[in-house]
Amino acid sequence: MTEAKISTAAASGQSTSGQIHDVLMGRIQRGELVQGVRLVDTAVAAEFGVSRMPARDALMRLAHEGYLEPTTRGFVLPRLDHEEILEIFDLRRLLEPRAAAMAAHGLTEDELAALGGILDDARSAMTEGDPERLFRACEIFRNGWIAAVSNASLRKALQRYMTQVQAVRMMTFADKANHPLIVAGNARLYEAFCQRDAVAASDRILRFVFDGETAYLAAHAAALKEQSGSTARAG
Amino acid sequence: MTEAKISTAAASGQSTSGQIHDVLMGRIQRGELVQGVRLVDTAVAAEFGVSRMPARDALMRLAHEGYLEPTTRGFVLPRLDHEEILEIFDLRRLLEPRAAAMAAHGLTEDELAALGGILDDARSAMTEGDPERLFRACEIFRNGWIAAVSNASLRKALQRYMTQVQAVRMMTFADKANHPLIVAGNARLYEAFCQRDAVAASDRILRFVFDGETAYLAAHAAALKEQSGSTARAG
DNA sequence: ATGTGATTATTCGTATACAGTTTTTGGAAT
DNA sequence: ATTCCAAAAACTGTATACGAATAATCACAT
Repeated sequence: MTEAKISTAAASGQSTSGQIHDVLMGRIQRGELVQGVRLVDTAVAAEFGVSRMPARDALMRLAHEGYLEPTTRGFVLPRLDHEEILEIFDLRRLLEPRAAAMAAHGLTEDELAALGGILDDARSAMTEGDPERLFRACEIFRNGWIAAVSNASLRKALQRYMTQVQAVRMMTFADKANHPLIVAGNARLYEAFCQRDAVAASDRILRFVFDGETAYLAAHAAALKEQSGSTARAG
Repeated sequence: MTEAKISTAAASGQSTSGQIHDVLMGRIQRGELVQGVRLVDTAVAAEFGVSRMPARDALMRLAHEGYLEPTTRGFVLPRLDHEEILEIFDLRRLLEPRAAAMAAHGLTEDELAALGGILDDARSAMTEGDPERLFRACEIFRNGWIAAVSNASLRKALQRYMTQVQAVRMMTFADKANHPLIVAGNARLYEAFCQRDAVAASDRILRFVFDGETAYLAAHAAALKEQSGSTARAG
């Protein structure tokens, strides 16, 4: 059961620590790690059947990337600070319009077709009420068009905030009322891509980020209320 | 001579690897590392009088932060090709106007006074024909106002491109004709800060970045010509 | 003299070990 | 029963060591 050895999957040609890093990041991004769980290098090492060093390297790297937070007793999921999330919305409003414009120009026909397929998948996932699949589809869609941004530095900058984007998604996806808005926003963006309309793409992603912030703020307010309610019950 | 031990300076209360990281990043940002030098963990470890592990951690962290590039034989400065530098000018045009606007709002009177002093220093350095001091003053000026950007994520994003900014500066500062333009640009930005004029600050930094790009392109063209000339002489 | 192959050297990645530090736990006294 | 102190456990950071991979060098053959 332990000693899982990673060679089976995700053998992306990297070093062991790189593979552990990727596996852990996948778990984090899929929300498989509950808040408050402490990741300790020895435990991770034991799980993957390696020594402490690769596990430690992976954990520290994840911490530096912002996916984990180092404490005196293991690594934990970072408490996503409300202020920081708002800051990143600000950053995204600065960067993503330009990125979308470049994608509208740079996407190949094949990539466009692939994005269309993913969008269809997202739609059906929504109608079938499969939030998990919808979530994945949206992630793939976003990664897809960002990959077509010809400015590599801009691309990397955007990918750096993927974690936060993911964390926000995790919150806003909880409310099913947001699902149609998300799909519609992506669809409008996709339309602009298809028409090679850089201006429209730019405007629509900006609108999309604003809408995302609104949805996040609502989810945040709801979470606060919930929290205070449960605290009241507990006390 | 070797075995320098870092405890004297920069004992920022961090771990050894963290201190090595900071020292090396300082060297990189100040341009003290010449292009092509290979940083090897054993050598770094020897310099700081520690084992390979902290040195290796620091190097790998710098690499994944983008300050160094891992090769099969040590870490080297990422050679910024022409395209990438232009990409980063693009990014700076997206980010710095907003940042300057926030700085215009967030700078304290003391910080403003300090910036004014640095600007005076830059001016006198220019009149005295001291490029090194001018270079340093500009770096401090930039770091100064960026530190006042209240959006921490935006601040970190800007600091991430400091290396590239530094490299570009290194090229454009070589031509003394650029010095008055640089000082004038910073002075205009400073004026906007003093007047708490976020719009002016935003406009002026944008203009400044454009001018920087122009100067860089000129320097690049000159370097190309020079290179082909020397190649012709050599061959 | 030049190209090719083998040997050497360097460097990376991981394993194991040890010391320092902090948290937790157990016990005793009030 | 609670609080305080001490002992133990756990975790982190660093040191040392070893195997594997890759680049560099050198010898040899053409």
